[in-house]
Amino acid sequence: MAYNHIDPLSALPKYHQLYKIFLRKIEEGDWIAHQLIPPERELEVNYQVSRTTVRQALSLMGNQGYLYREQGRGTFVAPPKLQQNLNLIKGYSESILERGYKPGQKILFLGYVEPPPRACEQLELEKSNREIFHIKRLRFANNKPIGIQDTYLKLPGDKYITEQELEERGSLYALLEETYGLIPTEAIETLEATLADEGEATLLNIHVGSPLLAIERTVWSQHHSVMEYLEASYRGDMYKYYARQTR
Amino acid sequence: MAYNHIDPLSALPKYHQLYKIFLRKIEEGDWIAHQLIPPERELEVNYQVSRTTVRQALSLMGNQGYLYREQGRGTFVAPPKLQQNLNLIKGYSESILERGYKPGQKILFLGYVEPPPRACEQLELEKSNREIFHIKRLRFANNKPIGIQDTYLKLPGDKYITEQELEERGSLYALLEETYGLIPTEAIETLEATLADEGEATLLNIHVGSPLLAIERTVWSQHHSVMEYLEASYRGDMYKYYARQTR
DNA sequence: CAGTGGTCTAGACCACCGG
DNA sequence: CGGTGGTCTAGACCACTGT
Repeated sequence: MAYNHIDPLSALPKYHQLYKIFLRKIEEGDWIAHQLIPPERELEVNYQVSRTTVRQALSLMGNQGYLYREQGRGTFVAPPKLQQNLNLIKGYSESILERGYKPGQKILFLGYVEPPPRACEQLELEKSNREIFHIKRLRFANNKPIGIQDTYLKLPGDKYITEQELEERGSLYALLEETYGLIPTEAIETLEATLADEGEATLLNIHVGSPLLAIERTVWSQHHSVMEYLEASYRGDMYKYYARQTR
Repeated sequence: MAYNHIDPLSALPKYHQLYKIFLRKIEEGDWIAHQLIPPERELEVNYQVSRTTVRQALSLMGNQGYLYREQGRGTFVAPPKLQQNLNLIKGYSESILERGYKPGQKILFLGYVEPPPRACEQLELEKSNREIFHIKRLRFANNKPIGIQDTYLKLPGDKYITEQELEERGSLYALLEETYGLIPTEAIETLEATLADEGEATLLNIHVGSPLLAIERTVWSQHHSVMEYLEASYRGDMYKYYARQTR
């Protein structure tokens, strides 16, 4: 891979190679917070690409919060935040790994069911009696139960996911992408605070009435059709949710 | 303003005028969900701009979730979501208004205080004994108490906000922008589920042990320095949080 | 004033999709 | 194969910043 120069023959577009070079500069402390980076016209010459291409790479950096630009002054390195890649769709395993814990799961149910009304609505199902693939899982972090997930999937055809497949991968999204070519592309989540009922308390090994973070998520695939509806409840004392907002 | 053509003399950049024209097409139902819109090379001619400019406008639309593009096929209208402008920084008043309720507030405290450690940390305050401007407010929607907010502000100089100023505007962010030229540009929020203690229960008119959505927010200004640290607790049964994620 | 990022052009070639 | 979006170029002028 490109370390410090652009490979014109690479399959990766030049602006993307440049983006990775810039990322590296920041990661390795070559560029530090609030530092002025070289002007576009200098980068253009340094890397032997057009200014448009440089700007495309810089825009990518800017959108993701790594750089900020000031007209007439220059482009600067943004101070590091808690996490730079917030608001990217991630599955449970990935987000738990990112936080430095060991993800785990116990499958409680798996198979076709009659969808509950809320799932019908979000999955845009026509007939209310149509069946949908449902997985109920208990989720762990470092072997401690953290949350309960109920996911409803719109699988192409009337496909089936086996317990073994899911156990092997661990990650549902990885499985969906490899097996069906389904890529989660957009998601909308709503969050609420609730209290654990008896069933949830037992599963999560907490008292009835403990606080839970209830998350509802609808996911669209790369074809912009709904692919998943998820309801989850996480232990209030063990799960935090992060989001980034811009103007 | 531009209705259906580009004004080359406008102060607004062409790509932005085009963006607004496209938005309008969707809002007015001229372009509907999953519909194929004209190819870039046709728009280029229709609006008498270069393809680069058309693409700049289309990218804007795409980033905000209004359009999606498929190589070799075309550009399509994205189906409408719950809210299109999620993940934009908004103050309490604005977000409550968006949901169709009447925002309100009761100021409980206002003035300089010694910041708590968590606020010190987030606001990057050097000396722990330095004073910071603090506002504690009870927040309402349709005259019902919804949440409690504790905000800590890094005001330029040792400025002061009066109760009257805040009451008049209602919106803190509007006040900060008008008075000090401070524009919230980036924010990171963390969410947790907690239980109401006695103080919170009394203020919010709920029982001790009711679920609360606890939100912590750090806000950066257009100069990319921290301007605000906010801790808030909202009634779990009356407040929902929305977020959008992309790939 | 010189230097920066912001906007815009006209044109080129590529990768991918569908008929 | 023609048509689509994706990438890239070389160059131009503007708006804003600091000196």
